[in-house]
Amino acid sequence: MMEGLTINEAARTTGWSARMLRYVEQTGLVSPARSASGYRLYGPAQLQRLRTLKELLARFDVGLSDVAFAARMAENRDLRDAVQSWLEAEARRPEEVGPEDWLRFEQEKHEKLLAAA
Amino acid sequence: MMEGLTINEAARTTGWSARMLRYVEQTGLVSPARSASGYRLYGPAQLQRLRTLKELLARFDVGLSDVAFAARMAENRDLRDAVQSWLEAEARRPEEVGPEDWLRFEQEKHEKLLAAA
DNA sequence: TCAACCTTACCACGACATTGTCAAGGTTCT
DNA sequence: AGAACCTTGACAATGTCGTGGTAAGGTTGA
Repeated sequence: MMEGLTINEAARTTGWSARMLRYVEQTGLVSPARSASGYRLYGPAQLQRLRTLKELLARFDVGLSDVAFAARMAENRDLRDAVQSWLEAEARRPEEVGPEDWLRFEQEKHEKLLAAA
Repeated sequence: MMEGLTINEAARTTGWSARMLRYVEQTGLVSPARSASGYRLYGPAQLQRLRTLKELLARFDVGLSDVAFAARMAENRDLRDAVQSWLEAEARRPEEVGPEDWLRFEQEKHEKLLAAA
């Protein structure tokens, strides 16, 4: 009846511990289906995502919380725009405009981005 | 001689504590210039960035480490591409292609992205 | 029925994030 | 010179992250 692997089976084939699979689910990054009685059921897509997630974390030495934040930015346009525009200000060269105009420009831009409720 | 505000002056006009201004600098998000004798000198641009950063953190309840990670993604193309493609897999509907093709597609995509040293 | 699973809910621990404060010593300004 | 700054470095308290356990109880399959 099982439409996918149970948590310990999934753990064995992905390299995560069962404990961490529950934790990953808690972060919202990989959520398996559930059987009628509440058992977690990992399908091929979830298993693949778990494997590549593990690779991603190890390869760039990032944390689950980092990827979770990236996911939050991907879902929330306001957050993404606010963060990106804040970061862009850093790269921009003040020489492109007069220092005064530059500051006013930045100020107005952020006021707009942060103003909306 | 001071080409900008010293740390306590900057603290007063931005709402951060002097302690936190040093910490923010440590995260690499806002780095003031230095006087010949090593004093931190905050110019108008830095002050504005500090104010908007504070707004950003409070408004979306994110941490400095989150913004620091966003900065890292903005700077590192490999990291950005790897994270984004991992996240995109979540949104994609397996119905667009057959389940088999879908899985193979995902597998190959991530192999490529994670393969490069 | 009973072993072998599964669930949620806790406790714990080390590492890191966020702040504050304090000490020892250099700089600035009057 | 001396008050009022600044610097780095360190210790500390609290909180979250990542991870492993353990306990009490439900599910499954031989």
